Amino acid sequence: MKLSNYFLPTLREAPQDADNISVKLMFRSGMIRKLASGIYEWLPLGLRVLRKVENIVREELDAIGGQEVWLPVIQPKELWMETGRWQIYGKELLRIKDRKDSEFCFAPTAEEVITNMVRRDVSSYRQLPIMLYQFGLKFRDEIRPRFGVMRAREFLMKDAYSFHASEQDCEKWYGLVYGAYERIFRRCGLGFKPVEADSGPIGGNHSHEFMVIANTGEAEIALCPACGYAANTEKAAVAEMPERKADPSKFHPLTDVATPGLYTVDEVAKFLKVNKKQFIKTLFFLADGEPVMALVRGDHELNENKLRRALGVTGLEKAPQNIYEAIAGCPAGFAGPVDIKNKYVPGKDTKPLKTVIADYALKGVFNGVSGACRNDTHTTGVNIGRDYNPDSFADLRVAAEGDMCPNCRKPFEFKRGIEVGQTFKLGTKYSKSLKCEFLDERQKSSLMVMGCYGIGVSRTVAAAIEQFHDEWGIIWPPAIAPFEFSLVTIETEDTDSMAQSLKVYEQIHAAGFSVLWDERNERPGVKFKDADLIGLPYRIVVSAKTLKDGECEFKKRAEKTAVRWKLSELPSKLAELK
RNA sequence: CGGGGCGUGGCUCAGCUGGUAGAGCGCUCGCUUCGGGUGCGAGAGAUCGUGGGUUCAAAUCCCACCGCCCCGACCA
Repeated sequence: MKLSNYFLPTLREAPQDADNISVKLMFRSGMIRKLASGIYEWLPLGLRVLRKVENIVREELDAIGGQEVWLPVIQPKELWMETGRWQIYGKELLRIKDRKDSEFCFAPTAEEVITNMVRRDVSSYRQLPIMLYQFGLKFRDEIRPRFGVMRAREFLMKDAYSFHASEQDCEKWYGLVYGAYERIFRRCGLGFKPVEADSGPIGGNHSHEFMVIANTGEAEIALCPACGYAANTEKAAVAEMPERKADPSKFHPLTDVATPGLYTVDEVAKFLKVNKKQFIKTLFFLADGEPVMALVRGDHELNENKLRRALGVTGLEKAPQNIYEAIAGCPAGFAGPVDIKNKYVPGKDTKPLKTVIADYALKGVFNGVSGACRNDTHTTGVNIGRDYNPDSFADLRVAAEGDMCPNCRKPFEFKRGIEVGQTFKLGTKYSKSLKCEFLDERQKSSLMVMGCYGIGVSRTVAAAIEQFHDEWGIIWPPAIAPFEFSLVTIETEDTDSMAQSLKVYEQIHAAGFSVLWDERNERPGVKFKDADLIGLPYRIVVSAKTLKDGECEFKKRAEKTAVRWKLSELPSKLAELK
């Protein structure tokens, strides 16, 4: 490809609203442009990368027996009503009406459509297992899109769905996909880590996320250096702390202290000069509509997924202010566990407290501080057993610095990652609501067991840049680079230079590489800056300086210095690179 | 949805206490230069987000709306 007529509008400066490194570089290198919040145009250079990633994904999924399909992006309401997700999905689901006022949504994912397709045309165990996948545009009306294509509203996702006659078969297939995913990201040249994940609202019971390790990642990962356990901190189980013995002789009496206007643990801790670890953080939730009280240590963060699991409920939301008032008789910042069950004052739309559940760590908090259930007041000298007794204990907190691996009790290490893929075992969640059944060899009808597997293709592109760049621009891993070679001709007015460059251009092609030839009539500095910005893995410079010795210059983007290559040896040098 | 900020050529931004628009980059043309965003000159390009109000006069002040961004809540 010749650059002089290639649609590649590079920018010296990034747009002001570009909020992280990869977006800035994608804008500057002319890969993308923004049309609206969270909605991007992909220019030729960007699209080439997207296609490279897509092809790697396609090859690896085909290799394990996946079959590519193409599913509608506009999907009818009726299907989504069948699974109940028309309601559950909330505002993230973009809904539209056609001219007849029929309702549709823009696909955020495709379980409904694919399961519908399979239930219609697959009816025998002989047709199973089967895995169908597609590369499809997805739209999720994110509350706050950010980080460019990393968290866009419209994005390209590969979604795959497998259907099985048994749980065991699904399990086996899950392993195949897991292996394919490892090969995909390895081939893309990315540093990544598969971690245990929470399955979230998609449902199911087992899930992994594939994380590209990068400091700017949105997800936090807990890693055990000893046994290799790795999990999203949203999911990571933590070992129960060694229990400290209670010594009632050292218990202080309950004492109320005035803490006017101080709502947060941070504020009160600072005010009372007490370590946050001594605090009992009190939170109310509505679990399937009933109020529950959850307690975590002041320096810990409550993990709603863990709480949901511990309570065995499906619906969980933060309780509104009136629940705090009814149960604790005070605003949210001043609620506490002491004598809580006797404080209920029935009000409109409120129910009494159903249960009190506490994180394990509270077993070790003595002479603690909590809200006093009175406005502008906290209580000190709060002791478990004497002053309050949770109905149950569970692992409720987000894994944090100091927490230990549940397997080997070694402290976790923490890293950040960008989630580029996720695998789920769905079980029969969707086959049940959509009645996707098959007949076994004894004519018995059963629900298919499903797995589903996603890769954020556009996000993977951004993640690669996030991981591989320097102060000058992108440094593409060769496998996903938009072109492999950058060919720069210095003296474009000179016929000999151009003739030699054309020859080099053709030889690079002949060796099986793609090449972007910068033959613009620009100053060398401009071309080098653009070449560094675009970040193609290999660069050849043809100039009068080296041409007189029958040589050109070769440099890898990631390396500092260039070497000289005899033009006569070019074909063999190129062959060595392959 | 709460809090904050911003909308001025393609990009980055200036324009104070009102007098109907500027710079740099980019683009076009000419000369110059030619191994790390040359230098000089000449141009093209903006109903100052939209609507309303105040005023003799609004990019500037006021109101509403729209859009965008940041922090938080939310999140395959």
